[in-house]
Amino acid sequence: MPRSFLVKKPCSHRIPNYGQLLEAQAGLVLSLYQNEDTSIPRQDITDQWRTRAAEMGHEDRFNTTLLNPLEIRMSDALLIWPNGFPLKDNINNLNVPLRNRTSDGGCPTPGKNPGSQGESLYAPESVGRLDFPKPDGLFPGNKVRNCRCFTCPHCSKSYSSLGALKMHIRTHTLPCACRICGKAFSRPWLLQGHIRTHTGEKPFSCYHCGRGFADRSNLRAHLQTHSEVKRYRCPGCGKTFSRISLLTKHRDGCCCPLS
DNA sequence: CTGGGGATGGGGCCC
DNA sequence: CGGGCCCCATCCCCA
Repeated sequence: MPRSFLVKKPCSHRIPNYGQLLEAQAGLVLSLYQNEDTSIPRQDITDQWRTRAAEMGHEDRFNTTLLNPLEIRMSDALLIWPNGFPLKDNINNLNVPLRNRTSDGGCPTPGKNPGSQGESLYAPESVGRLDFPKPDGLFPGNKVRNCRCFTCPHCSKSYSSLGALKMHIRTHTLPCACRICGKAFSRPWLLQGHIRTHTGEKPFSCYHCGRGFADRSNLRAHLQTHSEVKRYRCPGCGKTFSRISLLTKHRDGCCCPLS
């Protein structure tokens, strides 16, 4: 008999409107975002940005010297400058030295700069990346700019590679949506697991009892129930538990509290 | 209250 | 570099 909790309560807060999110976050970059899988020549960037700056009333502040003679994938630009490319006077107003780095060469946690006249720039990361990166991902002519620190504009988490940052940003944009219920996920395999909740598919079977599971992790947890000695042992009393959460509950109690 | 199953999130690794 | 997968963790809910 199916357990009633299979009819889960709606979790609307977990279903993002990522289209809206993208529009809100992308800002100036959005107008070029349709070219995300291509490289855009510098002149095209310059022209489009001049147009876009004019549309937003910033034409007099637009300075083409900020646009290096390099190309950049728009998807990368969106990650680095989610609120748009920094305009010249924004950069000047940031007033954060490039050498303002952590002792290990990393980048400090970004924040909104009070001197940026309300513009949503991410400092000091954006300051360290005023130049477009070369195709090899390195920044030209400045060792400080070679600093591998990519910070999520949504939550300020930092990663050592752009790939890792892109992976993380998917947890905000949730690009994989279920065709059946519309729920969105960060990765395709998460969506696959979710779809099994609709189809009832259970490809993972317990070799002890034959019970099927839709998720390998849940099968692994289930296998613990067949074991005499559970995986997680209380160092205080020696009692074992199938899950770390159960051990934690146990130690949170009066028996063997955490020291 | 405890134990267990379902569902999901997220970092890391491998190809 | 990106996709797929693994593993761990966590939350929710029910028996």
